[in-house]
Amino acid sequence: MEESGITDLRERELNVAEIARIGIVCIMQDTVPASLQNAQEVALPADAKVFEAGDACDHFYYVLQGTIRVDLMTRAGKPVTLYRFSGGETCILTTSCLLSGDLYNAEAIVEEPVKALAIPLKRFQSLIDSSPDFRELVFSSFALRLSAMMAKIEEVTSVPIDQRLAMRALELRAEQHPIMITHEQLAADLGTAREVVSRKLASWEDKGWIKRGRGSFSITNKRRLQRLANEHE
Amino acid sequence: MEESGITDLRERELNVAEIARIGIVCIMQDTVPASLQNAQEVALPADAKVFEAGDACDHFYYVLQGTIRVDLMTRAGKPVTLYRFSGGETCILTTSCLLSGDLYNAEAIVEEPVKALAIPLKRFQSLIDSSPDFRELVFSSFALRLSAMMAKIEEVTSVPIDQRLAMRALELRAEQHPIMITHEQLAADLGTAREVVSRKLASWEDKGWIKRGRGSFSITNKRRLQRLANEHE
DNA sequence: AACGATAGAGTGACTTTGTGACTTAGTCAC
DNA sequence: GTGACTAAGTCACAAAGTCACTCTATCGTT
Repeated sequence: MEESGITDLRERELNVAEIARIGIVCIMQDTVPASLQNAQEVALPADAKVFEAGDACDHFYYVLQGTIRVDLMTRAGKPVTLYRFSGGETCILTTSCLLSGDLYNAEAIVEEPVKALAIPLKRFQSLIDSSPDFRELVFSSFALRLSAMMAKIEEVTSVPIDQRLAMRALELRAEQHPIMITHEQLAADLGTAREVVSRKLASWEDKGWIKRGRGSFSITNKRRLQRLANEHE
Repeated sequence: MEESGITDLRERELNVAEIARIGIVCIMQDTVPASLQNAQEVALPADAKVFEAGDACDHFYYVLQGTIRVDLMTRAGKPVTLYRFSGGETCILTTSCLLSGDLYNAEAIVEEPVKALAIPLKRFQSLIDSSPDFRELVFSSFALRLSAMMAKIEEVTSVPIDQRLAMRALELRAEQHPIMITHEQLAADLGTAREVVSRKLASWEDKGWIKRGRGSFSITNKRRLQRLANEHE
């Protein structure tokens, strides 16, 4: 579905850091925090790998537009999606690695083409020390993601998957319709098995709530899904 | 992942406490003329509630000794234990609330009697702005807990409960033996149901791996449990 | 000592999820 | 059109979770 240039990128395993080193465009955006002006702007196509487990972390990223998904590979060999971040957000795992000096232990994939500001480690450190604005940005991103993680733990351990699947489907519907996503990816999002997703979607189609396609589905009875998604409060 | 930290602390509890105290004093002296009396030392007995959902957050805590457990109430009405922290550590949820101004959304219970330093919000903010050491403390604590959360999500979504139960049992054994804990608490630790824990423990007793008591159990075949805990890598 | 009250645990029947081991059906690249 | 994928379906079975109890040590009272 994508052009050959993207394939080339993937084959060469370019990551944001490398791209930052190679081609640098410097753009001032007035919506961007003052502390980030003069940062290098980088662009990444859909499906590009931003980093993967084992990579060293040498740049901080502030996403201007697009979406990045962070997946953790489970010991069972299946990925779980930990979180996504997009315009105006930062990658908390990157922040964490920059601060601790650890290697990445998860991988990040571009879902929607990304423009981001890249800040080298050295500059990151000096910004942390010198700019209250920048600290505020980093800290608030930390706090936000942390509570999202807690919410995820709560969800995974206490909400039945059909309810979680309904919630996720409605989230996706808000972004695009019909919804373009595979059962596999939905399963990773929810931390469950593909078969489970397949079964639920099949039963929803039987009930006339959705219409399935290959790598996609569309919601035909939003009301019922919302009811399911909001069960018990 | 964090059991080694706990073990280390227990081995050299006094030293760490001492170091922590000196560290904090240094920070205070460097940055705040007013010095030590602003960081009040507080003591809390076992089972004390440090905070609960809905509380406002007005102090930062640095634990010198003891252990605190943070539980999140699920919408199903059962608590899940998010994490524990002890000597030399800080409560990341507190940090997060202090930074964002949000109310607590979880509760914290003292498990082993605690001594901690309490720093009021105002001072916390000025320390963040003025002390690189203090920032380092806060940030590294953030990074540590974040990766623990990620590990927890990975575990919950991909490791069978009997394996997780074995891991937890061995962790507990390193601290005390026989292990004093209810099935209920074990279930909260693992994010599962009490019945499930009861059944596993019953089957382990049948196999002669453990000996159960009321509110406690002891491991009689550590080797087998370790084998179970380490299955698949 | 006898009494509840209660916390902690046990049990059986049942449902929901997850696994393993396939098969089938679109799609793409030659 | 033929492989080679990738996405999805299926089925049987195992693991985990739920519901609705019951049982029983233990503690505080009278």
